[in-house]
Amino acid sequence: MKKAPTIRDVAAAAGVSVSVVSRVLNPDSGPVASAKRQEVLRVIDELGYRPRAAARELSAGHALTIGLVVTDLSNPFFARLADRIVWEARSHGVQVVLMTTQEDPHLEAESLDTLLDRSVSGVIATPTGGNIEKWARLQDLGVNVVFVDRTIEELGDADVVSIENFDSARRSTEYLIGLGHTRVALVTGPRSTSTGRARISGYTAAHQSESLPIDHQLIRDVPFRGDAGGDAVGSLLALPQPPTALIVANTAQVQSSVRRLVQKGVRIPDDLSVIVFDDNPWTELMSPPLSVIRQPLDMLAVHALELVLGRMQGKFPEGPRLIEVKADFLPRNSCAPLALAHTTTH
Amino acid sequence: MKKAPTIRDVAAAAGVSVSVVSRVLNPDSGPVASAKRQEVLRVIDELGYRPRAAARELSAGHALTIGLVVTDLSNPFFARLADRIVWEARSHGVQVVLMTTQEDPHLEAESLDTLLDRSVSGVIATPTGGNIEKWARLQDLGVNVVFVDRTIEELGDADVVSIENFDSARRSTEYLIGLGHTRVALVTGPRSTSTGRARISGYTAAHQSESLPIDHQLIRDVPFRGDAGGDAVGSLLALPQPPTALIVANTAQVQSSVRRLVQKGVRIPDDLSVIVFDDNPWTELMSPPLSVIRQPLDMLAVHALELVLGRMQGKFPEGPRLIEVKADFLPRNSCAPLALAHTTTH
DNA sequence: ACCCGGAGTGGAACCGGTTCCACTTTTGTA
DNA sequence: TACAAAAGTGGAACCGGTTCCACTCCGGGT
Repeated sequence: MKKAPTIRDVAAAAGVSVSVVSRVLNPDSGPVASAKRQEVLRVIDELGYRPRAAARELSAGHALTIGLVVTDLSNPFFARLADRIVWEARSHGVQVVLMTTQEDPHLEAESLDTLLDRSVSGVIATPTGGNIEKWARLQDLGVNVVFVDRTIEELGDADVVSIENFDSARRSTEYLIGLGHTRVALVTGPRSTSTGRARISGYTAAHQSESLPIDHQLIRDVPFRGDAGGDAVGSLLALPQPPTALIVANTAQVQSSVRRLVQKGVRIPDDLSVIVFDDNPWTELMSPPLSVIRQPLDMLAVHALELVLGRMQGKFPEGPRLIEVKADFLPRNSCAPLALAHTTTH
Repeated sequence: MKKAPTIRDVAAAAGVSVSVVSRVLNPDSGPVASAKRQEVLRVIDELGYRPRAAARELSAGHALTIGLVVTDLSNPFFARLADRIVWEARSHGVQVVLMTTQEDPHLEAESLDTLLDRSVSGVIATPTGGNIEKWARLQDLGVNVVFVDRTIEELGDADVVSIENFDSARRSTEYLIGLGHTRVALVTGPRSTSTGRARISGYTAAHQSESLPIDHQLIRDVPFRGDAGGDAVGSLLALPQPPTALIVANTAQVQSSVRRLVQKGVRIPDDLSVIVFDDNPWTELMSPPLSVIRQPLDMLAVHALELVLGRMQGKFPEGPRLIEVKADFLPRNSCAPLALAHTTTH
C-alpha cells in the first residue's frame, strides 16, 4: 500500500515551488513560465499525481459536490431522476452524494446535517414536507437548494422544478369524465405534500368545470410507502357504489394499486378505466397497456441541475425560480367509455 | 449568509482549548473532565456546531465515504441495489458517492479517478470489465474494493459478492428441458462479463447433463444497453426453427426483450415459454405472470457493505472473499410443457 | 542612465480539524 | 508524608491544498 504523492512531492520533483504547481493546477490563478508549466505537467503525469479533494475543499470552504436527497431509489421515478442527475452532474465535474429519506422527516434531517458537514454547494431534493427550519438554515449557510417534483410553500426562496401537477390531474380527470364516467376515483399522496394538494385540486377543478358533484369518498390521499395505495384501491372497490374509473396519481402508489386490481380480478377497462401517473416502461407491456401521464424526467433533471449549478456560479441572482414542465397524457387501452350496463344495473 | 462556527469558536465560547473540544468530539481519544465535557456539549448545541468533514478527512487521510459505481440507475436491479446500499451505509454513518458508468470503461476510469481524489475508503462496484490497472492502483492505495454482481477474474485480491450465476442458469434451463423443450434460447450479457460467461456455462451444463445437443444459434450474448436484447429476441423468432422456450438472463435486457415479444404478438406460454432473471415486481402483474429467477438484492447489498465496512475497520485480513448467494427460481404461468403441436407441424 | 510596470517565482499563512507531547493537577499506595 | 502513576489540559505541528504578498528579473519609455 503506497502513499499517494502530494503537491509538495510534485514541486520537489519538478524543481519548483508549490505555488507554481498550484498555479499550473488552477489556470488563471497566476502566471507560469511555459517551460515550467510543461515540466510540472510532465512530473504530474509521471507521478500520477491527483490533488486531494479534501484539501481543496478545506481551503475553498465548500465542495464541488451536490447532495441529492430523494425518498427512495426503489421507486423508478426517483431512480431514473437520480440517474439523469448523476450523469448530468458528472459531465460538469460535480459529484453527487446520495441520501434517501424513506419519506421520514427525521431521516431527512439527518441527511441535511450530513450534507452540511460535507460543505456541499447545492442540494437537489424531494422534500418530505418537514424540517422547514433546517432547510432555511441550509440556505442561510449559502447552500443552493432546488426542490424537484414537490415543494415546501413555507420556504420562500428555494427554486422549484416540477411538472404541471394541477393541469395533469385536471386533464386526466376531464378525459375520463368525457368518456361518460361520473364516479372517478383518485388515489394520490397525502395532502401534506404539494403534489398531493395540487393533484386533488386539479381533480376537483375538472369536476367543477363539468358541473359534476364530488364524492369525497372517491378521493384517497394516502401515504406513499407500504401498501397504502393498494389498500385504498381495495376499499374503493368495496364501496357500495364503486368507481368506474380510477386515477392513480403518484408513481409510488402505482405498483401496489395495480397489483391489487390484478389480485381482485378487476377487468380493465371493462370494469374499471385506469390512468396512472408514471413513466414506467412496463405500463406499456400490460394487457391492456395502461394510459399514463408521462412525467418528463429528463427535463426535471436537467432543469434542476441547471439551477443548482447556475447558482453555484452566481447566476440567477434575482430570487427563486419556479419551473413547471408539461407532462404528456398518453391514452392507451386501459380507458373505455362508460358502458350503460354500469349505470343501469337494476 | 452566515459563517458556520469552527472548533475554535466552540473552544473560545466554552473557555477551553481546541484539544479539549476535539476530545469531546471523539470519545476515547483522551480524557476530559466531566464538567468541561458538559459545558462543551452545551456550547456545541447552542452554536449549532458541526465539524467540517473536509478538515477531518484531510487530517485522517481518508474519508468516511464509499463510492458506489454502477452501470445505470434506470436499471431497476441497480436502482434497488443502490437503495439498499445507501440505506445500509447511512445507518453506519457512511456516506455514498454515486457514480454511473453507462457500461463505458472510459467513464468508469473517470469515476475511479474521482473517487480516488475523494479519498474514499471503499468502493462497491459493478465493473465494466476494463480498467484493470486502475482497479489495482486503487487497491494499492488502500481503497477496499468489493465487486458486486460481476467480477474481474484478473484482479486477484478483490472481494466479490454475486448470485450463483452458473446454478441459476442451469436450474432454469433444466426446468424448461424438463417440460419437454429441446430448443431453449438464451439471451444474456456479453462474454466479456463474468455473469455472461457463467450463465452460458450453466445453460450449457444443463444441456450436457440431459444429453441434449446445443444449438449455438440459440445463445445470444449481446450488449446490455440499448435494444440489443429485443433485437436478439427478434432474430431468434425469425429463425427457420424458432425456439419454444426463452431465458432472458440479464435484468438489463428483460424489458426490451419482453417488449419485443408483446409487439410480435407472441403468445406466452402457448408459443413460447419464458423465464427472466429479474426481481421486478411488474413481472408478476403481466398476464401471464412471468417465471423469474429472483435475485436476492438485499443479500447482495448487505454482504457487499459488510465486506467493505469490515475491511475499513481492518477485519477479514486473510485475503479476498467470494460470497455467492442463492437466487430463487419462481415458476409462474409463463412456462408450459412443450405442446406436441409444436414438434409435429407436418 | 533611470525608472516603472508587469511577468515570474517562492515563502508563509491559512482553511478546520486531529494528535502528539509537555506540563500541571489529582489520585492512589507504600 | 512522599512519590509514582494516572487524569486532565493546552500549545503547536500537521494533513494538502490555495492565496496573498514580497521580491527579483526583465524590457520599454523618456
